Formats: sequence, C-alpha cells, structure tokens
Amino acid sequence: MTYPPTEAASPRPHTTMKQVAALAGVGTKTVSRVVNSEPNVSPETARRVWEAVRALDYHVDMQAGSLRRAGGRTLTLGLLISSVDNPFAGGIHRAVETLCNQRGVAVIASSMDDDPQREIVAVNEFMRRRVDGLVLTTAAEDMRYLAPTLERGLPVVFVDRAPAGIKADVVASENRAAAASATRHLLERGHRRIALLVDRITIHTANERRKGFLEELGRWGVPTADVHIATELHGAEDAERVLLEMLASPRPPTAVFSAQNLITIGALHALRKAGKEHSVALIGFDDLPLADLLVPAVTVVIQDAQEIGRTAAERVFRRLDGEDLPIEKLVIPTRLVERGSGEILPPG
Amino acid sequence: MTYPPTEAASPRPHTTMKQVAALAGVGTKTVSRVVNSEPNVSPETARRVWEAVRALDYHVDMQAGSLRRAGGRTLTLGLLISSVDNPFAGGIHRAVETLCNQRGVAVIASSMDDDPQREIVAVNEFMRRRVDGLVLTTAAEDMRYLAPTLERGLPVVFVDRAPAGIKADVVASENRAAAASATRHLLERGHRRIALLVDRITIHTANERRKGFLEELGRWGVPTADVHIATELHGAEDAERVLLEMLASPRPPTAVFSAQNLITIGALHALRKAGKEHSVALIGFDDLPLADLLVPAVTVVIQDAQEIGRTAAERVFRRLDGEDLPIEKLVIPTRLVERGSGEILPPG
DNA sequence: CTGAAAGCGCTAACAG
DNA sequence: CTGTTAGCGCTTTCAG
Repeated sequence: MTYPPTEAASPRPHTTMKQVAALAGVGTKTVSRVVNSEPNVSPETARRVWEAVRALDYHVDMQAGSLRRAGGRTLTLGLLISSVDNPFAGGIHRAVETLCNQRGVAVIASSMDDDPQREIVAVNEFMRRRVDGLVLTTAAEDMRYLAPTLERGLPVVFVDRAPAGIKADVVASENRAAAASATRHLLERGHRRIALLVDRITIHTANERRKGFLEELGRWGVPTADVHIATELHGAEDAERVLLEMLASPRPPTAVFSAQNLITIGALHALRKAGKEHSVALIGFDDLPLADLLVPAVTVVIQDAQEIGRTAAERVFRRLDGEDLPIEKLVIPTRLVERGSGEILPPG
Repeated sequence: MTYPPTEAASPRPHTTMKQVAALAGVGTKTVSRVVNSEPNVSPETARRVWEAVRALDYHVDMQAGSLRRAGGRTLTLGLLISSVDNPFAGGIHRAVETLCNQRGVAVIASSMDDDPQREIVAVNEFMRRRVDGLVLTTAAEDMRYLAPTLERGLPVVFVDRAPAGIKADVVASENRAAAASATRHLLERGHRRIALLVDRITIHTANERRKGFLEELGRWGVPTADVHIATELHGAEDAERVLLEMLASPRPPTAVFSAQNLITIGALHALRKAGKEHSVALIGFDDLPLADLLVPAVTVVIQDAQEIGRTAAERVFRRLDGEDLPIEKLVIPTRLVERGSGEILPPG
C-alpha cells in the first residue's frame, strides 16, 4: 500500500492567485483587480483580498501575467557590459538601474569581458527572456546577428562603442576628440616621445582613441619613429610589463597616454617601479578612485558613465513609449582633469 | 469604413514556436524537442526545424516554458547589494554571475543604498519575478518579512551581513575579529588615541566592526576618553568632514581605523588636507584600487568579495539541487595587508 | 461591481 | 519518431 502524494510536498515555493481567491471567497479576476490596483472593486472585497494576500504571503507572478498582457512586456531590460566588476561599467549600470526603478523595470546585467563569443551567448539569453529592450556594450566586430531583432522593433541602444554592420542608436563619449585633446595636452608641454597604451583595437573605442592620438601627432608633424605604440593589451599586468620595457629602451617615452582604466593602473605601477612617476608624464582615459590622491595626482580624461547610462536607458524607454525617433549618435562630453601627472614637462 | 487590423502591425516583437512549426511543417512539440535538444527527432526533421528557426530568428520564450516545466524554475537569481557601483559589491556580483553562467541562470541585481525601504521593494520585485533563489545584503533591522519565503523553501543566502529575526545561511567575513586585529595592530605600535570611523550601526557589519574595535581596546585597558568614535557616517564626504574636526581637536587621534571603503576614501582626503598622511596612522576595511600606490600606501583589511559571492551562489545552487543542508554561517577569511599607513608610529 | 470562459507560449503526459 | 490534448498562472473579454 502506498500513500497518495501529500499537499505538503509542493515543489513550487509560491502561492497562486487561485489560492488567494479561494481564501478570500472571490473569483481570481477580483484578486487580479485588487493586486493590480484596478478600479471597480468594493472596499470591503478589497480588504478581504488583501487579508488573504498577507495571510498567504502572495506575490503576483509577473511572468505569467505578461504572457497574456497586451504588448507582452516583461518589464525587464538586458544590459551588456565588459564586467559588473569594472568601475566605468558600474557607473553605467547604476544609472540604467535608477531609471528602470522608476518604472518597475528590472535589469539583467551580463559581463562579456570583451569576448565576442560571450556577447552572443548573453544577447541570446536576453532574447530568450523576452527583455523589453537592450543596452549593449559590444565586443563583436560584426553585429549583423542583431538585425532581425532591430527590424522587429525591439529597442536596442549601444553604449560606449558603436556597432559595426547595423544601424542603431549609440550613446558614447567623443573618444577620438578626447584622445586628441589629451595628446595635444602633452604635445603643448613639449613632449614628442609619447607612448600610447591601448587594448584590443577591434574594440571600437580603443581604435577611436588610437586614431585620435595618431591624428593629433600627425597635425603636429611628429615623426612616428618617436612614438611608442602598444595595442592588444589585456588588463593591468600586460600594460605594466609593456611600459616597463618601453621605459628601459634606448629612447624611452617622456609621456604616456593610457587609453583605458585598467591599463592606467598598470601604467602607474610601471612608472612607480621604474621610479619615474615624477619625470614621465601620464594621462589616463577614465577616472579611478583615489587617482586624485596619488603623488603626482593622475591627470585623466573623465567620461561621464552615469550620463551615458542615463541617456541610453532614457532612449530605450522613449522608443518603448512609442516615440518615433530617428537613429542617432548621442555624444556625451568628456572632461580633461588636470591633476599633475599630465603636466610634467619633458626633461631638458 | 474602417480597415481591419493588419497582421503587419504586430505589437509583439517576437516569433512564436507555432510560427516555426508551421514553416517547418511539423507540430509545436517537435520544435520544442529540437530547440531544447531533446532526443527522438530524426536528423532530417531537426534540420528543417533549425532552418525555420534561423529564417524567423526564433528564440524560445523561457518564461512561458517555465510556467509549465516541472518545478517551475525560472533560471533567475535575485542579488541585492548596496550598489552595483560599489567595488566590494561588484566583486560579489561578478562571482555570483560567473557561477550562474555555468548553469544558464541570469542575475537580476538591485542596489539598495543601505536603505531598508528599498530593500523591501527590491525583494518584493524578486518574488514577483519568481527568482529561483536569493543572495541578499540586507539593510533592514528586521528580516521577519522573509520568514514565509524561507518556509516555502526558497533558497536564501545572506552575504556580508547577518539577518536579524530569521534563521538563514550567511556568508561573511569575520568582521569582529578582523576589526579587533586591525585595532591590535595599531595598539601594538603604541597608539592609544585612536579614531573609529564607521557608518550606520544598524548595519550589521558596521556594528560588528565597532564591537571588535571596542573589545580590543577594552582588552588593552585603553581609557575611552582617549578614543574618538564617529558613527552614522554616510559616505566619503561625511567621513572627511568628521575626521578633519577630530584632527583639529585638542587631543587629536594618532591613528584611524576606517571601517568601510567609502569612509576610507574620505579619511584619506582628510589626512591629505590636514597634511598628516605621514604622521597619523590609518587602517581601512576593504581594499581600494590604487591603495597600494598612495604614499604612504594604505594598510587595509582585505575581504575576499569574490570568494564571498562564489560561496553564497554555490550554497543557493546546492539547496536548489535538493541537498539537505543545515543552516550555517560560512566565514570567509580576511587578510591584513601591511602597506605603510598602518605602520606609522605615534609621535614622541 | 463580480466572475466564468478563453487563451498567451510553452511543455508534460500520453497516444499513435 | 511525431503529434494531440491539457494546463501552468495570469489577464482579456464579456456576460451577468
């Protein structure tokens, strides 16, 4: 003889609307009305329903709801960033989240570590979860895989980096101009042997910053033989090693432009190890906590991560609200903050 | 005369399984088998289905699927942290995400800025989205509102801070012992007039660190009159202002213990402004990027954020996998890293 | 003001 | 190997 399955061993750790309806002695539609604050429910009925809701600790299942709801919105946004651990990405994330909170929208963030493979996996995952919109930092060289999604009308906004192969909104800093102005800052102070440290140039921003750097050098007629360029740097350790080599070379750089926050950290370590933090100039792209307290304090190009995130999320929501906007590139201003390291003069 | 609604103006930007089935000339269940890699489909049929999937850019709707799937899992985890913008929280987030990725689970992160109100709203939102498990940094003083959820069997693991009023897994550093050992570090070097800077003591960790500090002073018989204590500090500005006041007082502290990363940033600014970074000792709780490059480099108690996050997520998954574990407090070791600022001796 | 019936997109259970 | 039927929890529609 066997026992029938018991109620107690329920595999679902959630109460249902039906249970609430039963306890309150009403129909499910009435519960739905109450928990969604719809009109046409008598105060007394509403009271009974809320009581049952509390007694059973009931929470509506949004997923089930959005299946039937007009428009099928899931109130979820997908956010793709280099890493949830990166300060710049964190700023974007925070701003996106703030805007989303105002609308009861949840953010699913995914780190892709600048790996195109992980980007594709993550975006697929977003689609399977039926996010209402996408805010993407892309690592891929070709974004055509997203074309059908865009055509179907899903709002997609790129942040930080422009996508290749498709037309979509972009929110980004003016990387090229900012890199050029940082470079000019060094040139104006007499530097000619300048080093550029940059990550993978297949990353759109990295390449833009490199271009801005080179163009400015071109305008000043600096011979390329004077210039040290290292690309494809992955993180701080790489940057440190490479800069140490440059500093030990016969004609070492008198100034450094490090084109990303982790690379700046590596560069700072290299300068310290070489004992040259007071003699070699440095300008970094992206601010870092404590950068203002180092000696010398670090001159940086500040990107407004919060503003980038805010603008991108706002764009997604305006499209969701049905506004018919043209595809645009929205440029967020950067700021060169002079703190000391970028104002060091060349020797002699 | 009006026109009938056209197919073209579809409000749903997604293809359905039915459409794929129609195009491939099979039943929906067959499509389901193919896209979920279930057995018992002929290669030829599978090929036709994949072709239709690609042609229509179809992605399964997980939400709809999990409605029917055994156990009703949504493959989603809720993560509550102080802010997605905070380096310590970012480390936890990253580790949780890494483990989740291995199982195709998405992370919904929510910032609560140490505000109990926002915590409750966020957790409610998690429940409405039917997350499979919860990893929470709590700000509330009373977590009893979560008791029904725990009873229903939803895996909940607290990180960084122990919850009050309920029994649940906790993964955290040994805050009290770590604070005591940092304090001893200063006492051993002869400091007696030590300042403690800490945030809201209703926050569990803050209070633990305060206790560890006070207990160690008690063991050494240090008169409390010598001690400067500031609590309820909200962020860097607060800490900077308060420490500047202390330093300007008649019997200023010769050493500082700052019990959180943002507070350490404020303390560093204060010491710099007062010109005392070389004469007043400082130990901070939590590491900061570039802390090793300051002069003097900052001595800190390092918490292993990654390990905390990893352990917590692992615990959630073990419970989801049905393991019958006792409720436990899992302690992640901390490390005191001597870099210079904590080894400054008192004057005289 | 209230509730019954239908169906959102999908998968479990079962029948061919 | 394949398709049909039912139903997950909810909202829409519509009839009381």
